[in-house]
Amino acid sequence: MSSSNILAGLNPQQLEAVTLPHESALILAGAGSGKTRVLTTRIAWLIQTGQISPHSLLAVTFTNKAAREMLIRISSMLPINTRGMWVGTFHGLCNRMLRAHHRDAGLPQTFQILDTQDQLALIKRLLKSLGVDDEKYPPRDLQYFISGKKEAGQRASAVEAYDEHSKRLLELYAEYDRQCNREGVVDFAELLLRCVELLSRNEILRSHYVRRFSYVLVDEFQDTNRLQYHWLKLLAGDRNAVLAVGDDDQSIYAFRGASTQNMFDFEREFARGRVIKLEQNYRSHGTILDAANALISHNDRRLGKELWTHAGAGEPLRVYDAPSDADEASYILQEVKSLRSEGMPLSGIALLYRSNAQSRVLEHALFNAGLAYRVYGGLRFFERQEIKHALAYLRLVANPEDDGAFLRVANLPARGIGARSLEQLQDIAREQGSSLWQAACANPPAGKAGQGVTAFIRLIEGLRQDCLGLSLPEMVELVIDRSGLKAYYQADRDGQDRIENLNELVNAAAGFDAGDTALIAAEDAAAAGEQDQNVPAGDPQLILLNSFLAHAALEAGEYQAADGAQALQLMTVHSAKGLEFDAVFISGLEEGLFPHENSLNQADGVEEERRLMYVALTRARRRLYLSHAQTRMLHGQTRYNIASRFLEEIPEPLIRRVNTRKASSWFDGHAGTAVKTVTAYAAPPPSSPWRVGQDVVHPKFGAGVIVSVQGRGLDARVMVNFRQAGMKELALEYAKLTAA
DNA sequence: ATTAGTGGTGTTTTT
DNA sequence: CACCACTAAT
Repeated sequence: MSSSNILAGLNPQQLEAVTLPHESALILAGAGSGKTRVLTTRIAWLIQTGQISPHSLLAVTFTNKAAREMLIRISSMLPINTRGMWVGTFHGLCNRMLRAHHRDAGLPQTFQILDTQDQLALIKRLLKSLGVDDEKYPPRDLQYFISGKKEAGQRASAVEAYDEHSKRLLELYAEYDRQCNREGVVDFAELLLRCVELLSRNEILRSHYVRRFSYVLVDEFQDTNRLQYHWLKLLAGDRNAVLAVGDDDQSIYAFRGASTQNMFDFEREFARGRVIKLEQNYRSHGTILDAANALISHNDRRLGKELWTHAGAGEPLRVYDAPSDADEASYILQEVKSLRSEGMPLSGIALLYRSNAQSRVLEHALFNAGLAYRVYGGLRFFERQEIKHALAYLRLVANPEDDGAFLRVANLPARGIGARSLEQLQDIAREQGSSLWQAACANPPAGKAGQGVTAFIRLIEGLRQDCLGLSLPEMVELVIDRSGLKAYYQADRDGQDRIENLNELVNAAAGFDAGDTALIAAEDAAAAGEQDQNVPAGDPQLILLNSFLAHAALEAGEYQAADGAQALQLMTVHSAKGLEFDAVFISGLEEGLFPHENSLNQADGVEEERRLMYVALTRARRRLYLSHAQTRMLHGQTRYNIASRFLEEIPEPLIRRVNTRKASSWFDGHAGTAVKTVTAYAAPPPSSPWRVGQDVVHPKFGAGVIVSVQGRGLDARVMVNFRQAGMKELALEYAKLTAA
């Protein structure tokens, strides 16, 4: 195997980046310029030429998908085992470091990770127990505040407060951290902050890692926040070569603390002028790039970069001006069908939108047409309530001090532990400064509730005992079974899906490639010179369980059931970053939606939205559709939007307006659809399809007959006499009424 | 203690 | 419409 193999086909700039000497540099990599290829080839080249061993590099990405992709590509180029390599997301790698050095980091070995939901729940609980007025201090705001401070690297004690309000916020922040410590849980930002503090404080550890990672590579550098930048600096020390790859024009996470300032700082502090621009695009036709370049040129404060391609100009962008969101959807549907009949695979077509709520109309149209589609984002596997419940039991097995888990399942299924007794327990716990678990063990409430609590404690202790010696999937199965969760959902009329998901969780556990996480953790610790038996003789099983729980928190998404082979791809623009498709539809290009209204009063908000649009445009290889609707149903009411400014920022010659199609009916033959479509229109339809005496069917109430109709258009109501359920008054706008 | 039903409220993007 | 918090009824 010769190195020319790997390097073949790289353009001069890519080659330069791949074969850089041992020094830091910034790679400004435009969309579709072979960024990932450069990154992985560089790693392969460094290893193949014997400059480093696979273990002495650190590669950080932003998403799990990107990390996985990188490992796959590396192992396809080199015959090496990627096991144990430090390639992963910021959060994943920090988690790994904290597991290896949990003692130095001041964390229990079994510390659990709170996802955003869990964090919010904890905050609500905290505010309640402190008697804080949550009108004045909305939990969401506090959550945002805490995360923001942590991502800026600041503890509550390190921040100065000048007014009463922020003083109180800081107190609550401090109280929140105390509670997390008591429970042995960390939120996302805490993973980073803890790790940064650990490395800052512990010089021995820091120099170990600095010596180990002589090369550090960072993907999607424009998405890093200050804390992540700080972490990188600590690991870079003053001798390591850091290669940062990013594109300031694709920075779309400023709302979460990401700052392109990091790119400027990096250039000054690390790269010192060594900047390589990758501007040749291998993805899209010329017209698409022209449009993207023109659009993004409306932004100030760019590092400067322009995409070009050897590929031909290709087709113009198609712009469709729809009367309504439903019509927009049906136009898209029609075009998708025609693309498919031309032989384009469905999986190569993407429907993009700004916010998740917009997928509904599209899904509706696709579903009725019987077209296979797959929605990314939205409700993720590990975020489903039944999965959360099962995980809560598992968390209690791993760490009974986890109050969040305790509260979630203490009375699910019902054990006679009501809100009342839980409150009492919380009071006791607060007085004693203990966990709910301890409070419950020490003072089980009297009476019937006491029996429930005792039963719950016995259940968890029993599970703990019996999990020893079981494999991970066996543990999961045992917990689901014995906790009563399974029976609970079996008894539920429509709990069938939930049971299936629980079974899927067992499969996930079986397929969880923990294989060797326990071993790796031990190796990490040993390599860093942890002499004491930090990884205790005790329970490799517990460690395994912990890795699985961490995996569930850190990789909640991307674990959707069956990647459907031939399906249309629906997703937000955010989740489309990094992907490419033959044809892309960008829908909902309306003021207020895209750019989003909330962005308008934020500093640089519109610029971020424009970058988002830039990302969307550059996903397309060959064909690009842009559409907007004059009226749209949003949050239950009709809105009238004008076309997005972004449409005007694309030069007219690159566009073809395609509003020529026949005025197709809104009634797609489906009565249920008709109601929805009609209400989406500004003007009420000529006559309502509903009349007195008509036989109808309701999904919940069954068959019935309309006895009266009130009002018309948007807020029409009908009185229906159902055979089973009797008389009901229904709002046509929402009720899924079907003509019988 | 538990559940069903009501009404108010809010909704960008996600590791 | 979906989610929450609260209330009334069992």
